[in-house]
Amino acid sequence: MPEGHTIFRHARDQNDLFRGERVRVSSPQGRFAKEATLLDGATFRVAESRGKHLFWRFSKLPKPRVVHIHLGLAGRFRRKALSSKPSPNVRVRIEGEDSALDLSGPAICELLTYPKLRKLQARIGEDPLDPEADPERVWAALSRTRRPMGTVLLDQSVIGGLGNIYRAELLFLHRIAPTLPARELDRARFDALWADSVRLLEAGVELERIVTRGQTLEQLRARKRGEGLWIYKRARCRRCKRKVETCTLAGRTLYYCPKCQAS
DNA sequence: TAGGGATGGGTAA
DNA sequence: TACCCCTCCCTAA
Repeated sequence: MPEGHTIFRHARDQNDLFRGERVRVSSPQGRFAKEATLLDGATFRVAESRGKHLFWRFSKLPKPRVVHIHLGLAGRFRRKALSSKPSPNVRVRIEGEDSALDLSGPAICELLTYPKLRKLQARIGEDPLDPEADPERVWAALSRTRRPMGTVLLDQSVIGGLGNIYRAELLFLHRIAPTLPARELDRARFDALWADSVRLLEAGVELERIVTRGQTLEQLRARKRGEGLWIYKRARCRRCKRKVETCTLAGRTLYYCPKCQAS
């Protein structure tokens, strides 16, 4: 489930769980065992998200290091009771005073030095969930490329955090043809698109699922399961009832309505 | 019960 | 662009 809203939510929840606590860190699966030994017993300082990346900072480590996690497609966090036995494929278990958290199947779980962290963060684009995000940088990037909008929206070095569902839904909501060269998008449409990225990702954080049909949070919340999306994985367009088309852009299947998204 | 796709992305070519 | 990794979950048989 991991688009940016999921990662943001994990960071928030993990801060509630562990911030300021001394934690036990282990790697039942073994692939993070050496790193876990270094972290075990340290104080959990903060979890931060940026795009689809998650970072854990600790106090008083022998060497300054940050844990970098990327869930990829299969990665998952599960809250567990302290007394529970982790399943053998758990890459990292972290235990605080009251509860445990298990991470399984991440694409990335590593200890980074600060120079490497900075280098990585420089590659992550503006995150709509970050209050400091600068849409001017996104606008500038769009303005200088002919790459199609369907490609650019998934480019994590331009916007950090949008995944395949939000891509399809945002293009549909703003009636943007997936193949429209980014630099042909006018400023008013871009502003509306960015504002909606912020609004819908924020809603995703609160609702813990992606819902795009509705204006207010309450309208979005009221959508039943299976009713929350406009176009992603649908057979027919909810607006004009025509057959939904698919194409592959940025290596992933994009769903779109050729009639409603004509320009 | 086996197989394949998936809300991802790095790397090699 | 193709391939690979990681795990879960749904579908088809």
